[in-house]
Amino acid sequence: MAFAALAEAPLAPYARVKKYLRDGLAAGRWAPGALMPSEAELVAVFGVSRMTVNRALRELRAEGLVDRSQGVGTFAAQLYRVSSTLTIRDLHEEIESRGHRHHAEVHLKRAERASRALAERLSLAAGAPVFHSLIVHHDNGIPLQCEDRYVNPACAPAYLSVDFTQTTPTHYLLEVAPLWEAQYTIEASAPTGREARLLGIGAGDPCLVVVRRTVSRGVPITLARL
Amino acid sequence: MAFAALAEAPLAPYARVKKYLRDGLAAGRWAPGALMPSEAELVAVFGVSRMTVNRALRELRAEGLVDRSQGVGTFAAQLYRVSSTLTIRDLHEEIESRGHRHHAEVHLKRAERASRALAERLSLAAGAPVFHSLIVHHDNGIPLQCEDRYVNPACAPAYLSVDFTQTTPTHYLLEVAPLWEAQYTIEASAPTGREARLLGIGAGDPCLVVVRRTVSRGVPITLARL
DNA sequence: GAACTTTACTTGTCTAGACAAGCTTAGGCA
DNA sequence: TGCCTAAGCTTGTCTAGACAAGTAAAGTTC
Repeated sequence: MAFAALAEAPLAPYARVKKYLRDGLAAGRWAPGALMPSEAELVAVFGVSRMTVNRALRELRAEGLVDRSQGVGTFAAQLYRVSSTLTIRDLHEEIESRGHRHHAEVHLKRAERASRALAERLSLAAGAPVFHSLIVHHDNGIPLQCEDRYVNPACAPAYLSVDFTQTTPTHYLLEVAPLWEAQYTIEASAPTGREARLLGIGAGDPCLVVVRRTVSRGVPITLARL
Repeated sequence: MAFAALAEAPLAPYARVKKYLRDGLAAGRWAPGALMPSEAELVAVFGVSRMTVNRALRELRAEGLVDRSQGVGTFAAQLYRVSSTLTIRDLHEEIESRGHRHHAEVHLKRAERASRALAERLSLAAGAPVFHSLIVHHDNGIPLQCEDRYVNPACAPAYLSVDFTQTTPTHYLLEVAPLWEAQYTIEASAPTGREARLLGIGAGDPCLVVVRRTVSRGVPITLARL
């Protein structure tokens, strides 16, 4: 019986509607950008109330599978955006969990005035003070990661007084301000001269750069190049 | 007037409830793991119907801010999980958009039998056939990225017949199967000997490795080391 | 033909009530 | 004491109807 229950859960009505639409999208029933059935049509087809259909569509929109617009209709999304789940792992824990030894070198820890480009990305006024830290993380003595981070002072006033050889910025910031959202851009490119020197590699050597923009309560907190 | 409208949108009731709870979480009103107000209590406080409160809580759960369990209650989440938005960018478009020239070298393109570890990650039987490709991407002639990819044949039967000097695997797979979900693990480590040779770097040079596991319709598709 | 108005259709949201199902606890019974 | 039951809480879901607001197309007037 437990087996039968597992094999065929009765699936709630809103879930049935979602599944129908999701499967249809997967099967190419609606090309990207194409008009999909209206709520009223789905109500008629499935014999459920509009709230139920609305919930299914609302969740599909939250998942990025459909676009909706009031007065117009529901459209199949351009499926090039992917919502992914990413677990933030603290580099310190990461390295220790592999049985290696981690230590950090702090190369820079000070307040600066934000350039225009930086201020814009942090939603600050140009010239406003920002905290800037540059830390190199070592794994068993080998330089592994260069962490170039700008922090919004409003969110972490005591940032400059933290000893980053003992605590990683990620760990500290997680304590001070719960992370609400993070945007990642991953690209391969050459390191800057300084970064190359700190990591002990050639200036022309390719390297992956992860730019992380962290937003908490609608306020951008950090901009980090890893 | 347009200014006033922008400055103070009247905020729908469900959004007011969400904001109250979100702000409370941000302010530490409920410690992680603590019991939060029940739907009935929020109904009384806000003077709205239960469906409205329920929607607010359901969305907060979807955002990972609260945990709910039937019969027990709603609890403030442990905020170490972060749901992030990540835009998948095709490397080809990425490079071209910078005005550089992209070309790819195909070093491997064949069917193999899956090892036990690989089969497990792709939800296949050990020894089942998988497609394996190894492609080096160049930016203006400089080797930039080594793409070591395993693909589930059930999802892309024609994978081996695609000319990857013309189309990137990412682009092809986006056409064949819309991506539903992707899991990333980013870590810095040393490249394998072969990878070092292909990228023209030293074997000991540190490098960022992105392992991407792509799942479409519940079926794992690819495992890529970038 | 051009500009305006009406109408129909769409999504966005809320309500009041209902039933189901899961968990905890107090009470009763052996 | 130990076990069972039932009450009372919680969340999960659905319904039928309602009003608001945005869009587009059809119709009307100049």
